[in-house]
Amino acid sequence: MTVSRALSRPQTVSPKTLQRVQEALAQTGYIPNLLAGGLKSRKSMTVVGLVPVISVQQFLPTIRALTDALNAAGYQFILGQTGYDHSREDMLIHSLLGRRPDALVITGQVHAPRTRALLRKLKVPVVEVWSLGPDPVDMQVGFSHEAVGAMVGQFFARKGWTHVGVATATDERGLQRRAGFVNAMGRELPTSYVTPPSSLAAGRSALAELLRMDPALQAVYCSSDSMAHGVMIEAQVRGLRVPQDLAVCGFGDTDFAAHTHPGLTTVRVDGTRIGHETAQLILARCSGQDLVPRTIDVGIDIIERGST
Amino acid sequence: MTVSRALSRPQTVSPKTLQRVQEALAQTGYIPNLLAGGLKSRKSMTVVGLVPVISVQQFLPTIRALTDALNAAGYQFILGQTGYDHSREDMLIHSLLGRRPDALVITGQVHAPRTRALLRKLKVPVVEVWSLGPDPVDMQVGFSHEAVGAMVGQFFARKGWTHVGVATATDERGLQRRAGFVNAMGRELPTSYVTPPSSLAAGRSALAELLRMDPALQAVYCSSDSMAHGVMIEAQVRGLRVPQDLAVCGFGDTDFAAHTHPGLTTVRVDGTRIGHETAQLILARCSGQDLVPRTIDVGIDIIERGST
DNA sequence: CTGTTAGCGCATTCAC
DNA sequence: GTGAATGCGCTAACAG
Repeated sequence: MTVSRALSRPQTVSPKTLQRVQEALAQTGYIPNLLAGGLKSRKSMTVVGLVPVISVQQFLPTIRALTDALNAAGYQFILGQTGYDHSREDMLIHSLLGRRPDALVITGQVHAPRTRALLRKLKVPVVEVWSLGPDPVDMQVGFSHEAVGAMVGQFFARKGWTHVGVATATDERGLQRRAGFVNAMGRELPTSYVTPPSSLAAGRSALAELLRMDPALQAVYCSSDSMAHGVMIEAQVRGLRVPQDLAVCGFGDTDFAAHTHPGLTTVRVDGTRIGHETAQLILARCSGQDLVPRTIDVGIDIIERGST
Repeated sequence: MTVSRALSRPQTVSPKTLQRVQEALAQTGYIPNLLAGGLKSRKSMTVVGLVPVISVQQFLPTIRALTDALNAAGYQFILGQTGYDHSREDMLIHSLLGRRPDALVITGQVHAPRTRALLRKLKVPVVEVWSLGPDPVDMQVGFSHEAVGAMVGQFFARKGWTHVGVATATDERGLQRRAGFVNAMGRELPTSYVTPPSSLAAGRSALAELLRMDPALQAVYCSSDSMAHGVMIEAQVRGLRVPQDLAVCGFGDTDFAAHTHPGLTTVRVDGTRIGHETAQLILARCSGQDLVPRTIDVGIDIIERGST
C-alpha cells in the first residue's frame, strides 16, 4: 500500500520511505500493472477514439492534439477504425466498451439508436467531433458541414461563376457539405461522386467526369484538398489553366494546400482546436466536473489562394 | 462460471443453458470487462505499436494491415507516437508496458540499451518493423534502407546523370537510404536536409536549395514521395520540365505517386505485407509457438514512371 | 505517515 | 455439463 501511494501521490509519503521505494523499484525493474489498478479504482485511464480510416488526413491534427493532451494527463488514447461502415462502428464500440474506457471520441454521430441508448445508460462521457448534430449523445465539438457548403456556395456566387460542378466523396459529411453548397447556389449541380476515402486519383477522374457533364465548366467545389489537388493536376494535363479556365476549391486546409501551384483555395477547419477542446471536455468530466458545455462550434474560414 | 464459458467457449455449454445465458445478456446489456479477464488469464489481448508520428503516410498501410489482422484475432491495437525522439520512445515503452501488452511493434530499432534489456527480460514478443538491423531485440520485418539507396543509385548511374542531388529528412532511415545512395554513386553529393516529417512544402524548398548548390542539377533523389511531389511542383514553377530538365525519384509508392503529372518514379515497399507478416509472427508467438523466423526481408522494387 | 482488510470482475482449477 | 473456491495485482477505506 505504501508503494502504491509512493507511485500515485508521492507527497503523501515521507521522503525517507519514498527513497527506499524508489531504490527498490529501480533494482527490481518493477512496472505497475495499470490494468489491475483500474479494476479497483474503476478508471482505466484510457480514451478510445473512432475514425473512419486512419489514412484520412483531415483528422490527423485532431488525433495528434487529442493524443498529446490526453497523454500529458496520463491517459492512453486508443484508436479504432470503423471503415465508413455503420454496422462495424456499432460492433467496434461494443467490443471497445469491454475495455472500460473513461471516455469515447467519435468522428461524426453515433448512428445506431441501440448504441446511443447504451452509451447514455453507461454514462461514459462521449464526444462526437467534426460535425454538429441536433441531438448529440452527450457532448460535441465541431462545426456545421452545411454551413461550410453554404459559405463556399456564396463565395462562388459572388465570383459570378455559373458553370459549376461538385466533386465529392459519398461520406455523410461530404454529402452534407454538398447539400449546403447546392442550396446556396439555388439549383441542382453536376456532381461526381466517389467512394471514400477521397484521393488525388479520385479528383482526377472526377474532373474528367464533370467535363463530360458540362464542357463549359468554370469552377469545381471538392470535398477534400486531396481531390482538389487531383482536379488541378487533371486540369493541367488537359491544358486548362487554374484559375483562369477552371477555378478549384478544396476542403480541410491540409498541410500541402498552401504549397500546390497555384496555392489551393480551401476551407480551413481548426482540427487541432477540435482535439484540444475535446481533451479539455473529457478531462473535466473525468475529474468529476459536470457543468461543461454540451456543444462547441469551432467555426470555419475560407482561405483564398491562387486556385480561385 | 457458466456464463464465462458460454462467452469464451460456447460449445462446452449445453445448448439450453447457452440460450438462457444469451437471453440474460440481451436483457441486461452486459458487456464483459476484458480488463478483469486479462488479470487472471495474464493476456491483455492488446498489442501496442509505436510510430514516429501518425501523419507519416508511409506507415499507414502497415498500420491498417496490422490493425485488421489483429482485430480479426480479437486483439486490440494501440498506437503510440514517439515524435522522432529517442528519450520519448523510451518513456512511452515503459508507460505502455504498464498495460501488459501481449506484443510490441516498433517502427525502426529500439535504441536504449536499458529498454532492450528490459524487453528481453520481460519476454514480450517484440517486432521491429520497416528496417532490418544487425541485432534485433527479438523479431524484425522490413528491408534494408541502405539497399534502397544503393538500388536507386545504380539506377541513376545507369541513366548517366552526373549532376545529382539528394533531398532527405534527417530521420534515421532516411539518412541510411542517403548513405546507400551516395555510396552507390561513388562520391559525396549535394544534399538538402529537412526536419522530419517530410512534406510537399519541404520538397519545394529543398529543390530551391539544391539548385543554389548546383545550378546544373539533372536529377534529385528524395526520401519520400511527398518531398518528391514538392520537388516536381517547384520544378514546374521554375519552368523546368520533368523529366527532360530534371528527373525526380521518390520513396514509398504512396497512393498519389501513380497519379501525379508526370507519374512519380519511386521505390515500392510493400507496407501491407509488412503489417501482415508482423501480425502472423505475433499471433504465432501468442499462441505459444516458438520456432518462428527472427527476420523477414520483404524486399523492394523500383517503380519507373514518367518522372525519370 | 503507514499498514490492514477487503474486493474490483473475471478465469483457472478442481469437485461434483 | 455445471458450480464453488480461489486468486490475478492493485487501490479504497479505514485503523493505527
